[in-house]
Amino acid sequence: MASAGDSSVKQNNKQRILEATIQLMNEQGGAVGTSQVADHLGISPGNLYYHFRNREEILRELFERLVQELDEVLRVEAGEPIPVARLVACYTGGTRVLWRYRFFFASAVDFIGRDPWLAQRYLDFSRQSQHYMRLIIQSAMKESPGPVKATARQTAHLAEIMWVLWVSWPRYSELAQPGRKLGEADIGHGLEQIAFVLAPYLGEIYYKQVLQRVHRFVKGLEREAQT
Amino acid sequence: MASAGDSSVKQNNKQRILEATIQLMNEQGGAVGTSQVADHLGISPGNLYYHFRNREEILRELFERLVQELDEVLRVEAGEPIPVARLVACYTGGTRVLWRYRFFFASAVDFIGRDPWLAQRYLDFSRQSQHYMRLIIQSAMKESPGPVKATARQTAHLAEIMWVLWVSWPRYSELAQPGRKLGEADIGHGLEQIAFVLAPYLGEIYYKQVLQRVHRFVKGLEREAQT
DNA sequence: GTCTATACGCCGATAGAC
DNA sequence: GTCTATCGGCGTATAGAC
Repeated sequence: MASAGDSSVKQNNKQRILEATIQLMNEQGGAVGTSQVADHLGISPGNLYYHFRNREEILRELFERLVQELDEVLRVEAGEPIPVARLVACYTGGTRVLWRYRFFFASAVDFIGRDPWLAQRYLDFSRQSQHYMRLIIQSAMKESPGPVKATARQTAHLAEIMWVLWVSWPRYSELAQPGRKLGEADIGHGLEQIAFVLAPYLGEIYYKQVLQRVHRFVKGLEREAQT
Repeated sequence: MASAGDSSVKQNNKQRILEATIQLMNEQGGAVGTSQVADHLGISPGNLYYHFRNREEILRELFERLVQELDEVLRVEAGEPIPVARLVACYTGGTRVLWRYRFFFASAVDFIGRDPWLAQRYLDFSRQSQHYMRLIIQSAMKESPGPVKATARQTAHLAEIMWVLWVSWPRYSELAQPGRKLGEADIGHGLEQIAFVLAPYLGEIYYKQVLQRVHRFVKGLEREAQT
């Protein structure tokens, strides 16, 4: 325990730098610099540059985290049956991740414009996520066909639309509520809106169930926030 | 004509600065600076600062243009009947404007975070636009009720969803097609996707008509591009 | 691992000549 | 209206002591 404890303490600043970057960029936008991060943590610029070669490397590492965390939540196999509970778990879990890294989507154009490597990785990420979403939507519609039937092509459209909404909603919420601190209510509203796109393709009962579980998730967030 | 000609020539650089800013920010992102704009035009920094007090003022002026141009296209009266042609005109015309000023939405968080005045104006703008969209959607659905019926509340949801998609799509297209030059095909695809959200609430014939006209609009863009 | 000190460059902005 | 010259500030990144 002594050696494990030691090494984790030693590497502590690296994690703190990553966390601080997330926090500051979520609050102030993607233009936050290395000096601001260092200042905020009360460490020296030199210290920060001991842990990371440059600013780009911080962003890349944060992006890899985002990718992995979302993949863990969204990963489904083709043909795998997806009950309501699972559908909503993907959905709310994904929202958690996208909310946590919302700064990234807000500044994606800037980040990607300066780092071709990131551009390619982001593209793969976007495609993979939409692939999962198609599978999930397909399964949900099979389980409960709604008043409107969807072809495979339309399923692809739905997945793309929902993906764009999903990653855009945090930023939109921030702009729609300037100054105010954002929280559970906004997340919940976004979740409902995105689910609404799917509504005509799901049965009414199924859709109600989804909304109910989403609502329960939002309540859970509130409880967490009070802790 | 001489005096009018003179003054317009004198003020030419001001317009050129605004146009260059739009172009550069669309190409390189919202972080483009005053010096880059001046360089690109082959004029001096001092010249630029003769026409604008500071960088902020350029952005404000561009924003006001955006607001006005979109308002001209989208303005409808409550209760005004809206035939398909008009619906599609709002829609394609709006897309033109949003595409032209796409840099603004891509960097809205940054811009707004540094300029409270802009934050408030953007909020008004967003609300007003969604208001128009509600009226338009309502009218369209009245004219041709689809397989799913929408309540007033749902109409508001639809308007918000479509607004978010509308302003987010240009940026999404850019990220989805890195490097490639974007054009009519991408605009057309976005238009179809956003219309798709509305599909269940419109009659099939009406929806087909919309798609047809959208398609015609895209063809028109291609013809323009060749000129 | 962490610090201090420092170099370099870019951008926003102003002063003053033409 | 336009230019040249210049200042100050901030952000990235490195060198070298502790």
